[in-house]
Amino acid sequence: MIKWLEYRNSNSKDIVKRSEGESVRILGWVSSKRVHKDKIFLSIRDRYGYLQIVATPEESSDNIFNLAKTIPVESAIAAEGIVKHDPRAPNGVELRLKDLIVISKADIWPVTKSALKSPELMYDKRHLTIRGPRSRAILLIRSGVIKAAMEYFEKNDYVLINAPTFITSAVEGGATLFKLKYFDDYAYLTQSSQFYEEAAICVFEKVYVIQPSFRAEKSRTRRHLTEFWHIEAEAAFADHDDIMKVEEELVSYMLNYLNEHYSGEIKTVKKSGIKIYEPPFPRISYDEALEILHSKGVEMEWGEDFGADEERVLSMQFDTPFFVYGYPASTRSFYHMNDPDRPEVTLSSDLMAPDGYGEITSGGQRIHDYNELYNKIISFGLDPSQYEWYLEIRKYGMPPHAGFGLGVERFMRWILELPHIRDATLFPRTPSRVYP
RNA sequence: GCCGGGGUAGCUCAGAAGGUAGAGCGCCGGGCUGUUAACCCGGUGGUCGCCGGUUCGAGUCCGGCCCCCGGCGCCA
Repeated sequence: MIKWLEYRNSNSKDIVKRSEGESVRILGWVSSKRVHKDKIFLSIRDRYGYLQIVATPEESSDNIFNLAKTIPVESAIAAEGIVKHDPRAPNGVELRLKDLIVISKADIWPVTKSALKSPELMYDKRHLTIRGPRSRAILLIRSGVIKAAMEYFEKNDYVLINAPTFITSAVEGGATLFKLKYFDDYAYLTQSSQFYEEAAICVFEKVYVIQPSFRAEKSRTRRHLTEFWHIEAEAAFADHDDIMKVEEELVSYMLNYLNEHYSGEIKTVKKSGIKIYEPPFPRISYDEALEILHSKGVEMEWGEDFGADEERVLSMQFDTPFFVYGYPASTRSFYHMNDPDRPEVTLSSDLMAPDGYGEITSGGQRIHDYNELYNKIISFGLDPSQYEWYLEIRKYGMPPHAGFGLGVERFMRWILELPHIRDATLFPRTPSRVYP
């Protein structure tokens, strides 16, 4: 057995710094191939990117030249060659092939030029199509999104916690939970870690989670997944204004982080790059939003929630992300705290992306008083016994607190202007897809 | 759940008026100036989503069903 990691002494990134004529060994996959009579171009992909290998009859033996000619794309290979700096090569540098070893030969690659136009095929073969340059770039950026969020929270003394996936009661209230067998009983998949965060803030003050949430909504749109990654945070002693500041700082921090560390990948996905927004973001009240809509001829009564059309009209008024706050209590879940100065509205807000990309975050101040929460559960027609532990936290020193949730894939779809939210995930889950 | 669009070669699609199907890409063979999802020539390739009906004859007309895509509702 050959120790491949010891065989390798360079890669697609390192080779740029190597001097002309040096002999190096690399590992990777043949991402594409162009065969001429006396010249073969192989594009090799490794962890760091792409590298061109050129084979000619003069520099390679007949066996190696023929191997390069016939090797199927996406075969895993080891190659040795001479470094040549050449402006005609994609990165200004290439490898003149001396030796080629097929570590694992590939079958005929099923992803053809026209297959790229077939979303269904692309996602049926997602285990293969993720190797494409665009998917590769998006998924690298995704790892940057998670890293940026963690870095922001760690710098601000938040504690990372992990919440359960199996739960027994709904955060939002009902029909959108996935139900599954749990031994002799039933359990559900979580749709938010918020309640668990609220328990945890009484020991850590500030907590965050980054994990999947599940929604059993048959939403046939380009901004819904049944399984999405949720960045959620909760802070004790914080009020609604405090948490909006956290949200805009986080979003801005992530944008700057990505711009700094992932500019190459971003360019692959979106030539113009991402836009950077600095806090504070504009804030408009629900009432002001309603006025704007009325002035644009949208018919809507106070107390109704905004639909997709309304959100679109609103977002046209801004070229930055913006908050809409002060939603009527009837439009928000039971745990939202009502404004003491104006009980018909809640201390809550949504952060909307510009250009019609929709809600990016949703948050607000939670009810910390036991009786207030109990009465609101009743008034929403819900059963307090379903929320026993959640209520009980309020009996043991629950301070005012606030929190929010951000959808990772929605955030990515917005900043990268992806045509569909599934493009932001490795293996998307939608109402019609749980495979592969 | 509601509304709209669509299922024809491995893939993307064309096929108004019923007469057992075409192109491009892929694949195979050959050619080829440093190619970037290379290009050129030739070849290969289809129970026209499924079931039933009308008809001498159905991809094309009628009925039922299944699946996919998008929008809405709901939300991140």
